[in-house]
Amino acid sequence: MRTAGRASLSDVAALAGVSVKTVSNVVNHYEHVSSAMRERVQRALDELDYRPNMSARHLRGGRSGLIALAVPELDAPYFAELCRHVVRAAERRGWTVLIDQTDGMPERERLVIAGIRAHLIDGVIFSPLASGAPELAVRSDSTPMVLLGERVSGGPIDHVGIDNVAAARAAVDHLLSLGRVRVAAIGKQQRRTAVTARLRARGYMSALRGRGLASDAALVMQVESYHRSDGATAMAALLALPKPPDAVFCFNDLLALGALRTLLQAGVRVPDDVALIGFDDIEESRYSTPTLSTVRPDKASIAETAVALLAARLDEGADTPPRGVTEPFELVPRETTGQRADQ
Amino acid sequence: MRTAGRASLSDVAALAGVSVKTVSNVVNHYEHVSSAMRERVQRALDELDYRPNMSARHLRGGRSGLIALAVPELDAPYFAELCRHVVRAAERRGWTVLIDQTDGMPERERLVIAGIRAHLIDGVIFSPLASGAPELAVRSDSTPMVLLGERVSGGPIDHVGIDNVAAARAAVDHLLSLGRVRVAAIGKQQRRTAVTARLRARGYMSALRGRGLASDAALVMQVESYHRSDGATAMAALLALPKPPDAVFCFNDLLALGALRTLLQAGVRVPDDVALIGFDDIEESRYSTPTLSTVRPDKASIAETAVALLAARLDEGADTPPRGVTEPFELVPRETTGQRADQ
DNA sequence: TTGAAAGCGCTAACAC
DNA sequence: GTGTTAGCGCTTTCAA
Repeated sequence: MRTAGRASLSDVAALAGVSVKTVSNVVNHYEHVSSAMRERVQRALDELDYRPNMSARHLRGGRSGLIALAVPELDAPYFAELCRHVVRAAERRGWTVLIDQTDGMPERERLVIAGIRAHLIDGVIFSPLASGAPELAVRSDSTPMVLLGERVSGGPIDHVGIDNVAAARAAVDHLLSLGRVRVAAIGKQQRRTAVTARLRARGYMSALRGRGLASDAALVMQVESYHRSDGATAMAALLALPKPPDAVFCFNDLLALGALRTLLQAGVRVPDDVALIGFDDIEESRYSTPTLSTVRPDKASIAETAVALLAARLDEGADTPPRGVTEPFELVPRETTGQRADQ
Repeated sequence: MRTAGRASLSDVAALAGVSVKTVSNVVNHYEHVSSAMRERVQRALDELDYRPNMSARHLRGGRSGLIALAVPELDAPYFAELCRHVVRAAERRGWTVLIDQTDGMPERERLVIAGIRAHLIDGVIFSPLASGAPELAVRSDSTPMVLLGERVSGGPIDHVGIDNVAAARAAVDHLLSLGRVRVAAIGKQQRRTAVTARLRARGYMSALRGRGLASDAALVMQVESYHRSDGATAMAALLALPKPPDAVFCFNDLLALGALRTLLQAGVRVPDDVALIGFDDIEESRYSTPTLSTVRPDKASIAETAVALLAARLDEGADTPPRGVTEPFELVPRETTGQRADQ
């Protein structure tokens, strides 16, 4: 066999003794080709191991078949799991996913918004951390974008997310339903752009209010980021309080798993002394001891919807108004809130 | 501002009143351009918000600036962490990473080997699960490939890995040094292509032999895959043995964390009754209770080397002999083997 | 039903 | 130092 994958349409055409157009017709399954001709061309295609040159196709046709997934960190389990689903969903539509890792850095996110990959990707699915409405509103690049998370008023940007207030309220209400009265929260953020944190904090407050409980500012812990280490540190601070909490709502599972480590190491019994609930339902939460109660957003749906929105936007252009989809969530009680059965 | 990112070189040239070549020179930082001209062109570039068309560039120059990372699962923490490093390493060389997720399925891996992305990517970093030497040897596609894992004799394929036998031996010897005498292993695989599993099993045997211990086939557990659930199931079987082990070496951290869950749930004390060690040093292992002892391959080095090998191969072509790089590993003792201090 | 030719945006070779 | 032109591989008119 010759050097594989290096043959062009005209090479194939030459071998088959036909025109380039005819080969192209066969490759693209154009209907009006005689079966004799189709067979003859196919033989030549096989012999030369022809593969279409995607760049040429893109240059001509305008679509690359590539979409970007721009997330803070690929190795944060939530994003890793989401990425898996996005890759699969994209695949079903013939798209390939390339990765932009922002680390939540403003400058990196700015590049994503500015369309650093214009002319390479057909669209981008973006999970911002350091960017909010102002940054997104001034976007001049016209590459279709789907936002993961909260709606950004202004720009014509589609988005998909969940009802964070309701989900957080459900989590905290679950803790309260166990009879806990000093419920702490870990995950508050200072940054203007931390919309999700703000909504979850609001859900937390709302649940307390719903049961007629006063909120205690000392029980609301601020964190730098959403890693296990942040949760561990915040939990240590809570334990050092004159009156420590009897339950903790963490704004994601990673924070909760870090908090759990601190609790167990300090000899605190979970859930007997302190109940715990997280957010995201990453796989890891099913295997900690005790297993972690959490809130489960439907990641597969989120991914599928994001890709679908991109596809729709690509078909319709920028004229139709921006769409927003709210995906469902589910409360998942496990051992850290006293559940017995495995899940 | 006009529709952003839609201007071509000739648009810019027209606006600036110069030739296409001159604009190209400025864009590509060609030296011999008068600074007056450079400034004039730059103004036009800015005004039209010019972005180079990557596909055109690729079509012309032959390189796409894209590499593929083909791994079984993005959401397995080891691969998620590795992917993070690969994206960063690629970025430093001006490459963008696209993801192929094989799920370890033979057919999907076959496509990767056959070069499903020929003419799109400059190279591919491939972590095979279901493919071995025979599958790789018949590879006809000429896209540079770097294999993650063991060497495949035959094909001119570069690879980067670690000394799995030595690493496994170190892990098991660590268990033996604690005075354990019935050391089990979880992670053996039936599949012909499971080279890594075979090497780790060999290291396990070698460590036993090194201390003059006989191996017990009943203590070597086979698993379907390397997830937490497999580890949990295998551990349950080990506990059901007439003479359960007093230590367990798991072929990766996920298996170990699943095993840990089973042990703790069964009321077995870790490490007092059963010591445990894993492999990979995923972040999660630092936060389980007790924290998980493990073997740490240098993922950042592995990623950097893989990308560097790709770059070198791209420069040299297929003529130079295939290279293999063995990256270092490190034993990381933690609480599951009686370590006190935090790590 | 098949062929010829133009052109997508870019770079490299060559001219001025 | 700057301009002209050919051509990368493909699809899309338009002709035959």
